[in-house]
Amino acid sequence: MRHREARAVTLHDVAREAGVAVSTVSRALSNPGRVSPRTRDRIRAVAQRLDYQPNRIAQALPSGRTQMLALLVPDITNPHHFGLVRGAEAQARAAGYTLVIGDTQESPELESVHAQRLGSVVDGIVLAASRLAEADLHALASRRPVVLFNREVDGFPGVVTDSADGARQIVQHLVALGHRSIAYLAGPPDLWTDGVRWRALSTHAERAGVGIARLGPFSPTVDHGAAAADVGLASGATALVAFNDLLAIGVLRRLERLGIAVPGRVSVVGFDDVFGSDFCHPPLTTVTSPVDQAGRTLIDLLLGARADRQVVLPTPLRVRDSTGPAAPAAATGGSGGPRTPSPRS
Amino acid sequence: MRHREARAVTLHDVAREAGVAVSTVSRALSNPGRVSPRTRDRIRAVAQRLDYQPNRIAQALPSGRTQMLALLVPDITNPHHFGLVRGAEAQARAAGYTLVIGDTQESPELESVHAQRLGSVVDGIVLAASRLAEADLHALASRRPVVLFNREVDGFPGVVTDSADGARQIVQHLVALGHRSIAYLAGPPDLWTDGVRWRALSTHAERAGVGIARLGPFSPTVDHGAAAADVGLASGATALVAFNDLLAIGVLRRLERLGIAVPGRVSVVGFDDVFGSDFCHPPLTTVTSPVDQAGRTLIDLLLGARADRQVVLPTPLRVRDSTGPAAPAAATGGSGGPRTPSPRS
DNA sequence: GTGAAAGCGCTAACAA
DNA sequence: TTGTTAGCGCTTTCAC
Repeated sequence: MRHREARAVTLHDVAREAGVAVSTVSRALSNPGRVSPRTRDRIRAVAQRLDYQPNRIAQALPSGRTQMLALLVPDITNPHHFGLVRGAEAQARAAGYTLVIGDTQESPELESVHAQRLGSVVDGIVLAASRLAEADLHALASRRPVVLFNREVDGFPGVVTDSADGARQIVQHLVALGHRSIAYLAGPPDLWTDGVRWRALSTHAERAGVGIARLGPFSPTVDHGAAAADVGLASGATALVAFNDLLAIGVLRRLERLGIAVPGRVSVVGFDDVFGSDFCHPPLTTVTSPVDQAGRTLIDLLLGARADRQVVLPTPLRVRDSTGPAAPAAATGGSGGPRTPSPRS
Repeated sequence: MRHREARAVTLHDVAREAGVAVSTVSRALSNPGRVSPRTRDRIRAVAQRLDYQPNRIAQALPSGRTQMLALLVPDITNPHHFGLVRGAEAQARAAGYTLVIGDTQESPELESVHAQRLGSVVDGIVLAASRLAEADLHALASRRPVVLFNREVDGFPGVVTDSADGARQIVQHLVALGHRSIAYLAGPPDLWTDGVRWRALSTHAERAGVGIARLGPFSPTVDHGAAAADVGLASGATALVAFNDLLAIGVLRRLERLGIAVPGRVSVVGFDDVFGSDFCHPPLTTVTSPVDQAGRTLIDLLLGARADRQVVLPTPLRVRDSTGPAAPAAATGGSGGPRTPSPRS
């Protein structure tokens, strides 16, 4: 990096200019009260005049504290994480910390590398939807405080959105609309949330006596919604529950292109209530996710500003136009009438 | 932050364990070749066994280099920045740097604070759509390399998307469809891109002999699209060009709610081609923006990996369904026939 | 090829 | 109240 850098003004420069010792300058700036008002003011004036900026790296060395916190997300382009980032950033700043955001590209290896590197730089780490093995998690936590978002691991503080209850609400909603056969378009199986959603969905479906199948897994992106839609359709289910909104939106796009009426012929539900789920076509019924609050709470947890260690956030179902009464008869497969789709994958 | 931290393994620990001096360990680990193969291997084995992790803060103090780069965006929840973040992150990592992302909340003050704080921590800064005064920019740049995205300032390297050409394409497209009266729904006036877009739009409109008005300014978010739509409609224009896609999507939503046909009654155009602009209703005609590439190029510029210093990225217009032939007569205002809207703001 | 020692800029004992 | 000094963990001369 070619760049002529002005030599930074240091404490020494200020001390020399003010005719005092460096330690006095240090105190005057960061520990006032332990220095006489006169010298304090004089020093501050000099610092101001010289445009002194403390070197945060040097400050961090003795204390071991950088006043920086890290937030690692699997995919920064997933709108689901916006609120998380924003909430965490706000709370971190309020507490005097700078938030560092990292993208792990849905890869456990990258997550590990990132966390390792950041481990010696930040004062604490938030892992969102972590894919790290428990052993790695513990290793990390032995160096720095670690909190988890949407992953439950014994001994780790964290916050989760109540996916299981969201799943319950979905089933209840669909059953009320007369659906007798549901397909779950699964997400990545190594995601904790995928397991929780599927288990809750199947439990409640069985309890209600309606058929449910797990299809996929699919990458949780809009692009992979087409494949998911086709498989879902072929299953004969009258309601498609996608792992997340991105996938659901992709499904909706495919169905629209195919000329399949939603919710006339098939209902579609997502998880997360992301940006776009209210203006896609038709607007998506989905489980909301208070990510902003999650972000703030995670930082509080990290900073030890809360008494509790495990926070579960409520996730009310938001009913929009992508769900409706079950079609009287499933047209697919020509079998005339709803049937339980055969499990796949 | 309560947390029992395992005392980190240091170079000294490794040195003692291996029976050599710290300087030798340092060399063996970061400057091999300057140490005999035998001791090198032995030292590495010890380091591995002890799970030694270099303290990056301590590494950074003597060198002044942290191997971290910062990217400051005005609003991390604006999908326009996703690609930017992703491209920059990838390129930074490829070059051995860690990218730190900061959200300035569309505030020059916050941008300044953030940049100041990060200034002593990172090796370089990317400012996206910066609102900083030129003096502040120069002050910052005297400490660390600074590159700009979508803001042109003399003496600063950077990349801009070709908004002016995008505007030209929009006007050409609308004129070809028979529109004679266009309204620009302006964004924040302190944004460099807002000025560029408006100037190019008005220049080309005048050149083509069609009326154009600047309305607003509006906050560039979906939520503010309703107000923009109402004002745009009242102006009598047959085509609404929004400052960006977020605003355009908000306009679309409002028009749909109002039962106003798009593009039957009014055409709508945006800038950026963000996530969602292809599945909103109707899909939005917009000026694309190669943000991924921009992100990568910005990092290259920052690291001095390119010969040029000013990069202009092409922005082809993507025509979707939100634009169509001008309505034969504007129904608003009952004046019967298109007219030039009166300028506002 | 390896070790000793001097700093990087700051904080925090400890003295005065 | 203020100054002196010893580190924080690492890199980098400079000797040997």
